[in-house]
Amino acid sequence: MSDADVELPEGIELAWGLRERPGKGPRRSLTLEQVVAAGIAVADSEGLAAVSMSRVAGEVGVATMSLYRYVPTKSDLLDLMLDTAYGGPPDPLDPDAGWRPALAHWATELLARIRRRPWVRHVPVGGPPMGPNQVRWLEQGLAALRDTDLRGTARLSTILLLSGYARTWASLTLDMAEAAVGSGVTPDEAGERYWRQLERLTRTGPYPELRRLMAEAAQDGDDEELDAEWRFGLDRILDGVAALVRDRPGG
Amino acid sequence: MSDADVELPEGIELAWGLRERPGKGPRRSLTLEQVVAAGIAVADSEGLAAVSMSRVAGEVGVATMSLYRYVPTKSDLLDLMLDTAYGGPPDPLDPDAGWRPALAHWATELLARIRRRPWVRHVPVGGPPMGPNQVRWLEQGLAALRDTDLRGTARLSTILLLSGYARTWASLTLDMAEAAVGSGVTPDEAGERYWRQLERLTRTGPYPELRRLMAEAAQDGDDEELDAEWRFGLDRILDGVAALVRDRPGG
DNA sequence: GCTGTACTGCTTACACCGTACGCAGAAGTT
DNA sequence: AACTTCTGCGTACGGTGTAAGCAGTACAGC
Repeated sequence: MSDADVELPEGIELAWGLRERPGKGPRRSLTLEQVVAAGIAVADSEGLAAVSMSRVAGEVGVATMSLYRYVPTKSDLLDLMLDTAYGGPPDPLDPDAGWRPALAHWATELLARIRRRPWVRHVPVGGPPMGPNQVRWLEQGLAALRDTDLRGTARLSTILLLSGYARTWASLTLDMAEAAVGSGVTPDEAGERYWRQLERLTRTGPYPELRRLMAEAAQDGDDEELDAEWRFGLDRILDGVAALVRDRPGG
Repeated sequence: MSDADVELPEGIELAWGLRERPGKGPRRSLTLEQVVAAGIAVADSEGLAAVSMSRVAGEVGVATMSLYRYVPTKSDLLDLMLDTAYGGPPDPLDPDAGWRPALAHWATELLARIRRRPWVRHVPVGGPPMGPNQVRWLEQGLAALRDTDLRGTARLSTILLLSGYARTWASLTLDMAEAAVGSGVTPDEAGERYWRQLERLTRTGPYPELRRLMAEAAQDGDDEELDAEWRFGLDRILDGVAALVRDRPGG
């Protein structure tokens, strides 16, 4: 075997379309894309917990076990759902605009994708990112730093930092909103409710910083304020990168 | 009901020890702490997937359903396990040393805690963080910024940014290491293996940045290099915060 | 003391899950 | 036509979380 034959997990090969069908037996009645789309449809309308093999099979009109002709395992199906739910990265901005708007665009679009399909944050991650769309996102993020003098590992760390922030931020805001729903409060009150609960818990005990923060945060908490906080963290990352790029001019 | 009675999820009240036992019936044979510790023991030795109600019950010597006298639901048990697995935040550094070492210490210790119990990254999050230890971590992180002139929401975003980075970084490195294990390769080769797989996938297709990066990353990949990459991202965040603090001197 | 009550741990039962296995039939190859 | 390989599917198995009910225990009030 040449060095070209690196062992790849079966699910990854499926995602990249590397499993060629010999076309010997009867024609398949479905495509992998249809199965994945059905899973996404269930998750979209009823949440990730509703995604069971039998539920997806029913959605697509086959028996439960037939799905295993397309997907080796449920976990692989979820991985595929995740990758196509993110979709490809957005069109890059005008490269002449510089790395900073490009990265901000990239990260903000990532946040938007998670918000559009909130269940993606609940998909258990099974290994380092290797899906085709995830790799395309990575490529696109690295490309935003093309004209800087950052070393390769530095670029990678930056992208990782940004994606981690987007996922963390999306999780927190979505968790807060969903925790508020089901208690009969409007989504606007989601944050406020969380702060009130925290205030109740920290009433006794040494939490001076938290209590000061809560007094401040009580009055504001609408969507605009939330968005401003997101942008704050984003700008801190980009400021940090900017400081480094300035420190090593003319690579 | 006064405003003191904010509805709190039962699991949260349990975590904070707010459920007082009337002491009417027979003595309980267990404590909540024992149940949680048993769950952690199972997760430590056999992974989070091995944590089932019957398994934990067996570990502690009671019947499965007896656990439900201590915990309303498995999800609550996992939340409790998570909170005690993180443990309390580390002792703060000398406050005179400034906010930057304090935050670096805080984030690095958080990373170490996740590494010590790798299963914590697989616990499905159920709502915004409200466990006692998580709140203490938050308080400690905010305290590191006490002597800066940052606004409250800015401090919160900074802490969120740091914790998100620590969790993302821990997940990636642990995922890579675990993906390599089971294929008979040493942990040192974990990163290298990942890059080789990525190289195989991106061989055909427009991935110029990734291919450049992989050529660079192929030769280095030991633990020291990994740690340097972690510190890079951390320093970028802190640089960004520093830029902001400098921009608003003497609040 | 006695009685009522609230709590204990436990057993049973249920619905559902992911998936290993084997089978009949369909579509290619020889 | 014979063989091979793949298809979709039915059955079955071991496991899951947990709702409901049950006998026994410890305390409260009388």
